[in-house]
Amino acid sequence: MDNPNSNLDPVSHVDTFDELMISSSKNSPMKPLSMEDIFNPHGLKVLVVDNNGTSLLYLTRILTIYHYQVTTCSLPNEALELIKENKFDMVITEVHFSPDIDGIEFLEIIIRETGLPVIIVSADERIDTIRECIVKGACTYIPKPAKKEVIQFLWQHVARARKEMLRKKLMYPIDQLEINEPSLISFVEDKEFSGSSSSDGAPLEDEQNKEQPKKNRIAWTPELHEKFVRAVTILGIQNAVPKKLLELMNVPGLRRESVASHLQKYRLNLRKLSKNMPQRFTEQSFKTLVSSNACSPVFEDNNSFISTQPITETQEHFTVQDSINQVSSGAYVPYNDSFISTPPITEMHHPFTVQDSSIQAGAYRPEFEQDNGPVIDPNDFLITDESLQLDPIMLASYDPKSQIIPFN
DNA sequence: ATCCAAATAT
DNA sequence: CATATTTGGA
Repeated sequence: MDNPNSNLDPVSHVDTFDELMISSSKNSPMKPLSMEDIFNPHGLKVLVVDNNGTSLLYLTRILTIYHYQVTTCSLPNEALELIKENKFDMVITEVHFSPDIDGIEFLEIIIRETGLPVIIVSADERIDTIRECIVKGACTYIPKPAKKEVIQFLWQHVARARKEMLRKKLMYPIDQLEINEPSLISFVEDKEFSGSSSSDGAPLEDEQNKEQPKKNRIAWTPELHEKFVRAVTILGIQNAVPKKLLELMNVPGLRRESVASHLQKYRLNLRKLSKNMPQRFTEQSFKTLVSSNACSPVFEDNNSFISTQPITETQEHFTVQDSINQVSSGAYVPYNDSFISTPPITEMHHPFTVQDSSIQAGAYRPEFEQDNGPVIDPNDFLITDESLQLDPIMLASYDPKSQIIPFN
């Protein structure tokens, strides 16, 4: 159960995420929630807004099948209230409401105030409407009736949004992290003044008591590890080497060897977690991938390693088409020894004309198009049959932020 | 004995 | 710097 927290503030939204993500109840040594807790699509909270009762019912029914947790609402104003009072993960909405309410404005408000992923499901298939919604920041635009195969994978928009949020967070200057590393500090002190120094100033205060009367080993506390992860994020895992990491982390007394050791362990974990995934990007592996439903970024242990892990419902009969849909919705796909996360791209097999579906493809337009007066040519985002060949590199190229997690 | 994080050796 | 091996604590 979540509580009401003024959610209309983008900043507090991030804070909320922080809270979930990194624990840090400074006083109580609480364990960070696992990514699994956070990313489990089962129970993902979706707000569905539509004037049309039938649509509402239809969407609810399908969403429920896939274990989304649905809240419905028929008017934007009510919706805004609901959003204020609850924490949703995603909003699905029409753009047209009875007479006088402007759905586009509604969309803008949600995006601006909450940053939540918004999916438009509408009977309006006019290209201008679609373009406007996408430009205003909707994740995607789905014509009615939305097929269940499309709805099934909508959670990936949430996953992506969260991943981006995490990434942003990790990009903050490392020094901003105010953390106490009792173990480390006392270790350093010990080393420098191995004598009976304790009497002097700086009584080393606080809780070195906890679990520290051990050896001269540094402890990779969650805080220290976060610093480490931030450094890795900034450098990019590819270029993350002990020396640079050490520099970036800027932790007094931390030794390069320690960082190296930790890096080794970190990579080991990444690798281990990748093991389950198929190595090659074949049709068959795709079936396996999809049927094992391995698609979501997951934090493993308390140490917050990013990986992928099965999350959706297992289905018995998967077709190649299903696989394509999966990727189309933005999946974490294997590529040689790495994984590449693809941004969600919209379903391409719905009843749109060829031209219109290019707009659909544009649903995942690059971020930088967003702000300035958008001059977006739908053709820029055309997805051809050729591009449907599911070439991972091609897919990744759609997302400037796509990240490659090295397998080794 | 077993497992794992961290240190140390190559 | 990466990787393999050892150490030492639960």
